[in-house]
Amino acid sequence: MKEGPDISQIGALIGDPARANMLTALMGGQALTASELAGAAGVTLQTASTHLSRLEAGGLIAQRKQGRHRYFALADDEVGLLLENIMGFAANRGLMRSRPGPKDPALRKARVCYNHLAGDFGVRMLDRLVADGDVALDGGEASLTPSGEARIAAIGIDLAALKTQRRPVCRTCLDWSERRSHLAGSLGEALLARFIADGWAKREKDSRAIRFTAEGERRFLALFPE
Amino acid sequence: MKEGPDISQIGALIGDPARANMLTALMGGQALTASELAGAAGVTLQTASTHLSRLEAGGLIAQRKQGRHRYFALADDEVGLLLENIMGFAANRGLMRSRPGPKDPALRKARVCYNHLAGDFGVRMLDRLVADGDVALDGGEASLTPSGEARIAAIGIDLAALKTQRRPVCRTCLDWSERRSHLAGSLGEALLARFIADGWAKREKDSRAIRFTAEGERRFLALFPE
DNA sequence: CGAATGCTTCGGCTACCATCGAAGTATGAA
DNA sequence: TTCATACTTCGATGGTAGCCGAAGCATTCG
Repeated sequence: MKEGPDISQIGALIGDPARANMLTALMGGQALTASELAGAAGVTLQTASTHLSRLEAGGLIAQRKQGRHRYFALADDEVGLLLENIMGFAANRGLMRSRPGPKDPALRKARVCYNHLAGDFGVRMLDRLVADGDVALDGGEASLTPSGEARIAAIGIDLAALKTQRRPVCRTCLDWSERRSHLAGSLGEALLARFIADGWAKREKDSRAIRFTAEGERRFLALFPE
Repeated sequence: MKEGPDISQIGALIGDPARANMLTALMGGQALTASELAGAAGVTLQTASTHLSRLEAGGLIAQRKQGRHRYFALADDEVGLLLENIMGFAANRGLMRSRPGPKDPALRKARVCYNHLAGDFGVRMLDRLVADGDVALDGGEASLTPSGEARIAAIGIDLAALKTQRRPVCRTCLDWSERRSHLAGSLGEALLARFIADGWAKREKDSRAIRFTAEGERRFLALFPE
């Protein structure tokens, strides 16, 4: 009855703790196998398989067969943005899966948000780009200015390649720890990949945390000063 | 286990169709009684009462007793933003509560989003304000420039009063029909109230649609030309 | 080919929760 | 005070979905 979108199906998918844990694990950005996701959710393989079917039917995740493994990942950027958004809301209300532990500060400093950089570092990067007139924000959409294109090219990113994709190059994503936006989209993904490829930072295992090396942090802060 | 916010509780609250319908009804921005919400959800009064308790315990809605009535409303702006966000996601996936009917075009043109203007008109207003340099967007946050403050004052809104509140004056909210942002926050609320008080527009009963009078639409478009 | 690994499907169990009828509480009107 | 309205709480029911053991496919490896 009534008009408007139906939010209950999405809610039901996210509403189960096992599925929510799986989705949170996939926010790490890496494709995971059914076994790994079962472990992350704390359920057996059979149960996980059922959940994964439902998540896939609901369009939240996508699978890729590779040999005898089946890798699952979030279906697209939109799902990542949605989840980060709900996480922000939950974090504001103090709904945490555990008491803030030693890993929490690391998460707030720098973490991966599906496929791009989030946390203090992610927010700082976008702030700098906007302040320097390299990224223009317009009603929730973002775009690179000519000076921004030059800056990105100087970092060693092939913008032309990004533009050929159907995905938006620039997007903003609300950061749950900072309550401000950071850069998403294919450019956000490419930047994080660049930092990791250059050895500036590493993903921590079994966590969304990103650890910058001393040298990497120095360079990052030089590139995007406060 | 694990670190990070717990999204499953939010999802579970939204995941039930009856509760989702109630929340959607409350997106109309008006406080509703338990009976009205029961009707909107299509359940009996007792069932509705249980759902309302859970929504309140989860912090999504707040109640205000008034005589023998109990009025329920969304707890705060954040809830409205979250719901509109999820609606946008659901709409993109084609998850609608009914086949798009005659009301649908009206909803896309102008509707209330909890307490502010959304739809084509809402997006156009924010676009105009940003293009004219009256609203500055910065990493997901918005603020009025000096010229913007003058413009708003000219419309007849008491900015000083808005600033004394703890709520942010300017916010952006992702629009599900336009996939772009419109203006939320106390300013967004005040603007919509102004349009209605001036007789430019009316709320449609039992719908989120906003209907502009011919004269009101003329004036609105003059104030915020394409 | 067989054995092993990775995952899905089936069957049955259980627990939870949405639902409603009926009774209870609170506020307002007569 | 008595009745009516608005809502909540209690109790019982039924359906659904999460869960796991076991069996069934599929792929790879030796």
